[in-house]
Amino acid sequence: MSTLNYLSHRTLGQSQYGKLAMALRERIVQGEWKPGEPISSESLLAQSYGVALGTIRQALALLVEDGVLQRRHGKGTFVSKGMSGTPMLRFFRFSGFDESSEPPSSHILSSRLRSSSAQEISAFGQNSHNSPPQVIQLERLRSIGQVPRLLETIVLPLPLFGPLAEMSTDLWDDQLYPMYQVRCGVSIQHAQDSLSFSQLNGTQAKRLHLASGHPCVLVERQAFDLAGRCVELRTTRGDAHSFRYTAQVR
Amino acid sequence: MSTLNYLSHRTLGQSQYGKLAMALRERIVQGEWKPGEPISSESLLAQSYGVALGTIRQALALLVEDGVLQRRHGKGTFVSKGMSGTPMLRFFRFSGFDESSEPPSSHILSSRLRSSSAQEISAFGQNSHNSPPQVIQLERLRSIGQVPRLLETIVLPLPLFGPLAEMSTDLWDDQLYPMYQVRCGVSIQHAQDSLSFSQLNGTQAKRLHLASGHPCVLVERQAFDLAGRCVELRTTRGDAHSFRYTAQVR
DNA sequence: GAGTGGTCTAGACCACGAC
DNA sequence: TCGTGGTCTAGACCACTCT
Repeated sequence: MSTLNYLSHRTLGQSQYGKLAMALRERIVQGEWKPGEPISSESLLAQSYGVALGTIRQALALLVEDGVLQRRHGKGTFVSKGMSGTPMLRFFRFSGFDESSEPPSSHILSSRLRSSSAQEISAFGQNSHNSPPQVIQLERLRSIGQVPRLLETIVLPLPLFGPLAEMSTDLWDDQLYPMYQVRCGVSIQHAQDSLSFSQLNGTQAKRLHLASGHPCVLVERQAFDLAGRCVELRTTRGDAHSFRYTAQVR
Repeated sequence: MSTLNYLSHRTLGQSQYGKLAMALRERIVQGEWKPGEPISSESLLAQSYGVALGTIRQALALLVEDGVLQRRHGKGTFVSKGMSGTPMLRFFRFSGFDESSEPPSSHILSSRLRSSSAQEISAFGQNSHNSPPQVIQLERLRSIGQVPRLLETIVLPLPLFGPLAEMSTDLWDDQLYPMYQVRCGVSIQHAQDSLSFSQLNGTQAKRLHLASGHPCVLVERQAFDLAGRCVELRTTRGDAHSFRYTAQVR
């Protein structure tokens, strides 16, 4: 499975290129090279670390596989800008929407601050030594061509997302992940989505213009930044009849 | 995502290692090395093709990424045995079942021969020059601890699966893919599953001991052999409330 | 033309597995 | 001990991108 190597979490202290990959990853996480920027060239890196070109290339290959780096022939090796677009829609097929059509619009229904639940403290790795850790909780509705399609609950840890707590929700962008990057310096690198089946309660149904009890698909997402920290919890609900997902099995 | 390179379908005539990978893949498809067997060693291959070791290694890496080969340090490089186990269950979480418990049992409810639909002819690439191409269609129920859980419709093309057409369904194994290999020489290498939401009709509901109209998840699978041919179409239905699937997003 | 990553070579030595 | 794949070296030349 090309499933993932999270280098920092694995026993890659074995080989030289594994150690190099960890070292380079650390330099990226520390912000020495920012998302979208090129890192040093292979030859420079090889020289500065005192190893052969092929060894550096193996290290870079690991980071490319992890999605941290992207290589462009003739240009350089770049730090990935992270997830963008509207990846949540990959789970649904709504009539009147395809890849080429206008992107969905989004509307923040509510926003508030509250104390973290135990589960959130655990997921976010918040330290509760001093004061009880806080989170921002949002309700968000995403529409395609004026029709409400997805209802989301989003939880963001403080103080990391402090800049957003003070912003009027009218000013929030339609796309959250690029906004996280710009406002908070948080680059979402990957996510884990857990899908299950449920039914809409009365409030949820009203938001989506469906009947109470209508079948829905529930997507529970954990999103992670460059350093591998979980920095967003999100639950998304959409009409089960619009659900369509394709998976490659091997 | 490490999404897939199907070498034979891509423009890999460019590099030497791409061509080598195609050549090796062809030798495997032709049966020179069978699933589970080791291929020649790297050094032998490099020698016989007159290239450097590193070049052969790049070619092998492509085939490993495609799931055709598996490398074992100190032992050799082996032709993959293909998919096995019970991959369909990865979409469901049934109470009383986990990875370590007993595998599900299966029961063939019916089996018949019929002419291919236009869609099946297209999927299987059957040639209808001479006689109308035939398929085997099965209904199959999979149970966990005496409780029926999954209802499947399976379509297999003739003449490829001819040996199965003449077997009593009592003799069919619980695991189909290993049986395809043994009886028909067909090695299932990968599959594409398309998931959607539906509701059980009366007949289906009765089989699964659920109410008519009960929500279900529908899995439509196309399974492919070593040569990349589609050789099985399968639709699986299971209780939507037991549906649970986790996907990595990048 | 200069700089980047991509391909390829011809070696060396290491780590694992089987005998 | 031997054969396997895994790591690493120190080069060469090619292909792409920008100026």
